Amino acid sequence: MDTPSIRSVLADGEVGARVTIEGWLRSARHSKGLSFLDVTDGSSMAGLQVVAPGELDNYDPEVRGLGTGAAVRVRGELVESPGKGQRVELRAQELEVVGDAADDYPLQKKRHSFEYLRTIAHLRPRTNTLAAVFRVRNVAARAIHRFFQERGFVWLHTPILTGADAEGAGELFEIEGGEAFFGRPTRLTVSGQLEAEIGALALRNVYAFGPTFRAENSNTSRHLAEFWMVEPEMAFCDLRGDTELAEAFLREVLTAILEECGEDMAFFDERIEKGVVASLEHIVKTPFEHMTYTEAVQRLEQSGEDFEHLVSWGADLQSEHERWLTETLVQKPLVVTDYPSAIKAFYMYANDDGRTVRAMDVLVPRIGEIVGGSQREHRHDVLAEKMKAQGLDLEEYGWYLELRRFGSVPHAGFGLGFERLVQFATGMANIRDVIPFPRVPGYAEF
RNA sequence: UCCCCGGUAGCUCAGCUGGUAGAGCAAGCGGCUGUUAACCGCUGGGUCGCAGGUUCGAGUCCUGCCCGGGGAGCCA
Repeated sequence: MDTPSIRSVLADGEVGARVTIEGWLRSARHSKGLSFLDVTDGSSMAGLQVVAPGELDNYDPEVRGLGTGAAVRVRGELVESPGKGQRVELRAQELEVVGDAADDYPLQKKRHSFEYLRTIAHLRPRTNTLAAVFRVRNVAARAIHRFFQERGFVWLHTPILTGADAEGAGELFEIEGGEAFFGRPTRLTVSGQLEAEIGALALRNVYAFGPTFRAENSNTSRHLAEFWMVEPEMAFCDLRGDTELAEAFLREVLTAILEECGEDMAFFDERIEKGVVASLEHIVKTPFEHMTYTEAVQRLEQSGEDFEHLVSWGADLQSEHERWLTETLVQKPLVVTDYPSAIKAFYMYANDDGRTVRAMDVLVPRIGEIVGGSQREHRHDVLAEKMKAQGLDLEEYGWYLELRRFGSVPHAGFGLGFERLVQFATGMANIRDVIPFPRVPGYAEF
């Protein structure tokens, strides 16, 4: 705990300094009377090379017998490394085996499949890739809070247990015994948006950032039953302000990842997704493309592409359509606005044309939809009519309607899937590998 | 939930038109004072996902189920 991180030793350690480090062996190479140990503590992609000479009291058999996975504490002197691949190395004067690893330690130096690593989720953070993912995830979370805090947004802690049947969108996890305990049916939240609206109409600008749950039986590389969502909500704000915030938000968080995770991003670029760094750098520099849903449909119809699903005004854009728009047509993030009201949620602000709403989706290459947002319907009577038309229980949403009777103002917000953002930034193919403990249909181990 | 592909040693995989199981890595033992996924030698290690069926004989063919992956739908 008091010893310096390997990251700091690699960055600032001076030749001749006496240091003590603690970590786990990523690999061990033994030759006669000399061992090379690649030690990592998760603080950086690169490990520190420890050179253990045969003169150590416990060299034979203890040090010589060390293998991948063992935990060690090493005291020694930093020396210039005569070998290639590292600036300095630690010449051990004392090497304590804190925790040996049994010889059936499942991680090997060679590559494992991500499918296998998921079955050993208690050990996979020790791999280069997952450790890098979790470091990037942390930097992204910090950048998100910083982005909002610097702009005066209040982090509103919206509930995880909820009585609201929010949005009527998505299957909900029912709480067993919820009715007996709370006096009404309760579920795990699918969104903090409605509660965030409460916050925005008092504190002006707020954001929710926490876990969200969907009981959808969706089995894809982009869906989780438990995921983290970022949901800002702004009062006195329209759809334009909402998209401006989303664009600034994505740009700033991706910039932070590029600047603060250089070593990890270089690894992702080389081993996971070639060109991911260049694509992020491009996105950060270039303004996003904007078009209305109606324009998008026109472009798709004129594309000459042979889509599997028919393109027609009024139907939702399919994955293949979204991918063509963002990957082929504009080749950068694309903001699509003003969708048909029939395919969007009841709370979205109705445009004067009577058939579209002020909704926006941000589409990005590889992932598709990463942000979904809208200006909210703040006109009491319009909202009540839409709720009735969609068969919603006005009693149930009494408080939501009431917000429109007491100082209602135009307001807007969006939702962003945190794991999709991490997936996009790292190039990881499966969303299950960007969250420490994935929950998907049929699987909730660890 | 639907479509397609897969499941063989601890891991990654090979195994032809059916003839009774293999490699690399890992592990164990030994060798080598400077390695970088070290290298060299030896050794151990298998209910071929599960259950039926066809056959003289099934890892291989057929049926059902389970699990995993990719795609679709739903969405973030």
